[in-house]
Amino acid sequence: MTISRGRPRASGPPQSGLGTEEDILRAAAKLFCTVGYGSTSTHAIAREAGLRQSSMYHYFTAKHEILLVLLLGTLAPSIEIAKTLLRSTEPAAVRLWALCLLDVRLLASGPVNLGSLYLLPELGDPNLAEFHMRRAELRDAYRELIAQCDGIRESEASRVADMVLALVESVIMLRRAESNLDIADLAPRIADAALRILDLSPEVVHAARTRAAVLAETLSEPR
Amino acid sequence: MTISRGRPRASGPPQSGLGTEEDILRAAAKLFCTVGYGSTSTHAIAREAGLRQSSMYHYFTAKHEILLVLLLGTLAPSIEIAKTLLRSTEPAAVRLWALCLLDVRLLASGPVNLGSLYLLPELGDPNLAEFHMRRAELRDAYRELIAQCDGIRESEASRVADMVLALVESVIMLRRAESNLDIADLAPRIADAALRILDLSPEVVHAARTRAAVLAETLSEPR
DNA sequence: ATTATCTATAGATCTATAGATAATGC
DNA sequence: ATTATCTATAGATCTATAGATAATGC
Repeated sequence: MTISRGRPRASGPPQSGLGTEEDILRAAAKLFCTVGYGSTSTHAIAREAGLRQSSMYHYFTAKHEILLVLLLGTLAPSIEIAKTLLRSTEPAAVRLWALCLLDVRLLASGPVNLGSLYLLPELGDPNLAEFHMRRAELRDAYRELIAQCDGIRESEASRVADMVLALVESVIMLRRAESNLDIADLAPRIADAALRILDLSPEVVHAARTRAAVLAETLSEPR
Repeated sequence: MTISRGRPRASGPPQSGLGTEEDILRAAAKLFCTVGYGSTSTHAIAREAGLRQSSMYHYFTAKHEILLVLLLGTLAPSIEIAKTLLRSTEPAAVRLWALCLLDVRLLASGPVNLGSLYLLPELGDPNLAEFHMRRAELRDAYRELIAQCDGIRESEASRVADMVLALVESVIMLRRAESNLDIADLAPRIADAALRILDLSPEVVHAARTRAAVLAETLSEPR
């Protein structure tokens, strides 16, 4: 517990115990996801975080930097899992199933529906180029894994990857529609459906699921 | 060709030939979908539409009314198709397949990705309550059709409806990822996948597809 | 001295309204 | 007279910066 440095907040000491930067990020995440980026003022973020509007500029140089940090932070665990799975020696279908499952779980977890950030039209902002590069890495990992599956032509791997990603990310809209999802039930269903998009036989899908379930747990526990 | 009434535009006569209200709606649709609602100023809409900012208030009382009109207009054809299919006497699985196909096609059509409007966080605005009511009608039609399928328990129809809708609407994200979708290939795949979510056997799905394809064409041609 | 906050504010918007104006219609 | 536009602007933001202030650290 570091005791407070600097001038105290006008609104009394922060009670989150997470540090001001994290307070700001959480406040912004909530508002960007529920109200929108352009419709959220820096003033509103500050109010939600418990400090004054201008004080946020001690931590972020501009509003779009808050969004960028949130996007990169949301993407990072997915990319890490994807790269780990790319290095694994399990069959590709098994690894793909595990990746879908874990990504769906990530999108379903946490108190706010952070995946909503991926749906913001404001993502076209050139200031967010770094996010798009990292996101392309994730998409490439999916493509790579899909290309390694039996019966997939290299030429169609890209399009299939987009479909699989869209399916995985449909959990974002599901979570909006129904706040208390049964994710333990839903996640494997989506992973199954992803493999079916590749036109793998039910037997292969079933085998992949059985083996991937174990793999997924080893990957989700350590962290 | 009605000749222009009222004071001429400063920027010269409109060349769209669609009427000013339609010009405004198209400009707003494009900007809301690509830049976001809160990040699009009324000034930007007016510039895109070819008239002055304040002139838009001759047609719309407020910015949110433009969004509302766009949302209702985008939703209307889906609801109409859904209600028509609810009245049909075809087997439920066949009608559901046709509904998914036609909805995907609607979302994939038109020069702008209008479905993006459904993803705007600003949809929580209370001024858009009418949209949410209409949207609930569409969801109910899906639920109803799903409940009529064999082997579906009434209690799970709602959750399944949300999943099917999310799958259908994943075409919005696909279209963002890849602007030139092969929709003729994709739409039936999504409709298939929707039926598989209901855990219908491959045979039932196949039969539904065969019969629904005809049904879908009769519904999409007249209009 | 360093740090994290604050107050104050410049300057740039942004939405919506008021009222003038330039067409056509009668 | 009616209509669709315009110009002008009020009043409310909104973002980001400047500089003061109230803590702790040395």
